[in-house]
Amino acid sequence: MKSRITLKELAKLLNVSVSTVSKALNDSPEISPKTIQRVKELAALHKYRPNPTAVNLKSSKSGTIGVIIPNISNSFFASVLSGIEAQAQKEGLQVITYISNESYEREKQISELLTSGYVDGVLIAVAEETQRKKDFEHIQNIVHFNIPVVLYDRTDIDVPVDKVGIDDKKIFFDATRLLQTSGVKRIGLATSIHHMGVGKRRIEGYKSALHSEEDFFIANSAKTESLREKTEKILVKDRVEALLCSDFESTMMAYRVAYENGISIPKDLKLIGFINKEVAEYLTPSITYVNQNPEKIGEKAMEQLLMRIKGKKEGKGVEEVVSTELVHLESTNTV
Amino acid sequence: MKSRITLKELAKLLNVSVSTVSKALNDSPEISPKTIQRVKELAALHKYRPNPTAVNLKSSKSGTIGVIIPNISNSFFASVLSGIEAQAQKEGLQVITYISNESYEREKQISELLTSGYVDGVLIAVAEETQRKKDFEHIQNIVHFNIPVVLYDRTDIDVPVDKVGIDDKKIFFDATRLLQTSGVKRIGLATSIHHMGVGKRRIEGYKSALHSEEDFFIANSAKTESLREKTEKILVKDRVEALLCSDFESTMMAYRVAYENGISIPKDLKLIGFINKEVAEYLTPSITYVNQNPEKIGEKAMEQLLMRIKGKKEGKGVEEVVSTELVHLESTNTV
DNA sequence: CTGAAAGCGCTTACAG
DNA sequence: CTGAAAGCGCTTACAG
Repeated sequence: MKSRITLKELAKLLNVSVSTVSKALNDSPEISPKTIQRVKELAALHKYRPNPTAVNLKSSKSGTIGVIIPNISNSFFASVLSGIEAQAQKEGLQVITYISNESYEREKQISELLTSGYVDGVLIAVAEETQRKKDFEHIQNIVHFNIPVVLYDRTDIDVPVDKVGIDDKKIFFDATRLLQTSGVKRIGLATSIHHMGVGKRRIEGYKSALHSEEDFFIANSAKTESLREKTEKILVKDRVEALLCSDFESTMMAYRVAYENGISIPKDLKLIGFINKEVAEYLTPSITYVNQNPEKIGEKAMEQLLMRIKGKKEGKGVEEVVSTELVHLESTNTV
Repeated sequence: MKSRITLKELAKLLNVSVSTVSKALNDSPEISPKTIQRVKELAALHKYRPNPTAVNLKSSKSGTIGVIIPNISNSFFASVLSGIEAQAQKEGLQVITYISNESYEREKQISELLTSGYVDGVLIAVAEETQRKKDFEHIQNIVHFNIPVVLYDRTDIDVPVDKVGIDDKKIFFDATRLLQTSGVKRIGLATSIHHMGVGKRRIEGYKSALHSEEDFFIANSAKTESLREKTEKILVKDRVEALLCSDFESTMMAYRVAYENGISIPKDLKLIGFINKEVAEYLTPSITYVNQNPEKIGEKAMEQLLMRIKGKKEGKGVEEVVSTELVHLESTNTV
């Protein structure tokens, strides 16, 4: 059982003062090259590492950033975290992960905690419940404590901070246009996130590409059984020829409901979904999907945060849009 | 822009000493009830929170645990993290997440970092590369620094610490027996993790349930294209009637290859996979899968770690086995 | 070039 | 019951 050697012990072994050791290790010009060398050699020998807690206390920094994730089982957020972690690692920052489970109360607790000085900055995708309540005071509160905040993915939130998201509206506008161009007439949309900002914007994109309300076919529900019924209705009764799905659940549901009702994809139904590559490619048929570049969203959010932490950027928040792409697979083969 | 009030400032406002404030806030019997009340009221008014860094420095604790995750895009690990986080939250501990991306070098770097005192304990699922190399010195090293370590999921590692995993061998033994009992003769296995401990044990379970080597049909490759070819071979050429898949990729691959070759599930082929509920249920047909209880693995691992951190358990490491269950869906309908 | 001192924000043994 | 002092492990302005 070893325990890390301290500056004090190092100083004693070298017969110099603690200040000298500290300065030597930090390559201070005040210290003679000889001493620097002696100190560094012994430090290396004993594998000296400064105690991060002590350094943090001195510097009033934590060397840590906090990430609030609504739901880690959503592979999108898992990938975002991956991007964040990779970027943090480059900067030598630690990432503390908090999972809100889409709960407003939990998110508030976490925010409260974060103001006591655990972290130098925070990345947040607000919980579903929070978006519904439209209560962002706890986030404002973090900002008041001078802790930089960047919102990722769920960005249409009325708080003046940096944001990193995707162009939800354009994606579904373009997708709808694409289908129209190839002659598809009856285009529907399925969603289980219609009450969320990103969900709303996707619906907007779809609607604005269509000509009139008569053309809208929407299956929307956050409840599995209700979503199933509504999806079945627009597939079987309304006989839509193409369906845009705005999230993982609605995509899988449409895929499944089509199968159960003997609707052949892509012959009878073109399908475009929001789903991760690893699943999309193996479905039968494989499903055309929107690649949201989640790692990139994480990286960009981290970059924004770093600029604020380092004070390289000041003034009001900006919103950054990460580019996305439609990956064409079998479910839109004839398009 | 506020900044947290300190003990010192509180003391000045109250005209008492810093020690008195500190003791009052910690309900010390040394302090008079009156003073305690006065102090607490002002503290509440100013929303005083002790600076965690200072507290940590004093106590030589970090109030933080580290989690090394090989690959967060694997929904299994995402769910484990969820279980860990929930448990940590109850204890008021922060969770620092590190992603090794299955890399030995990265895992070593992280381990090195962890010995400098960032965390009070570590949960590790070792990287694939590390398992291959069988080099666990960096993990031993963490233990030497008196930092408790618990290995989760990937547990057949020769390091004497606590471990939390599942009974991989039994799962596939039982699954094979189940198929045999219902009259299935030609049973195969597909895997992309045959070089990993958990993968090996699953293969062992399968083999030990069979009668002779002649009965083995194994498609094993970590490379997508090669796995596809091998899976195709045992499905089409060897005409296995049932297939056990030991991981997400091999499950999806088998599902897809069956489709491409007009093999009907479950009529011509029974399929049992390791895959998450969210995907399994929506496949067409839905796929019978092993529920590994990932959240539970995370919770248990965290519990083990806590016992060590709090010194409630001493002595050599024990291995805990989390129960699993086979969830029967359409892909084994007639079984 | 080296070292003593102060201080980051706390806690706690000790004195009064 | 209250407070001064020491100390956790560092860094840095200041003195010599």
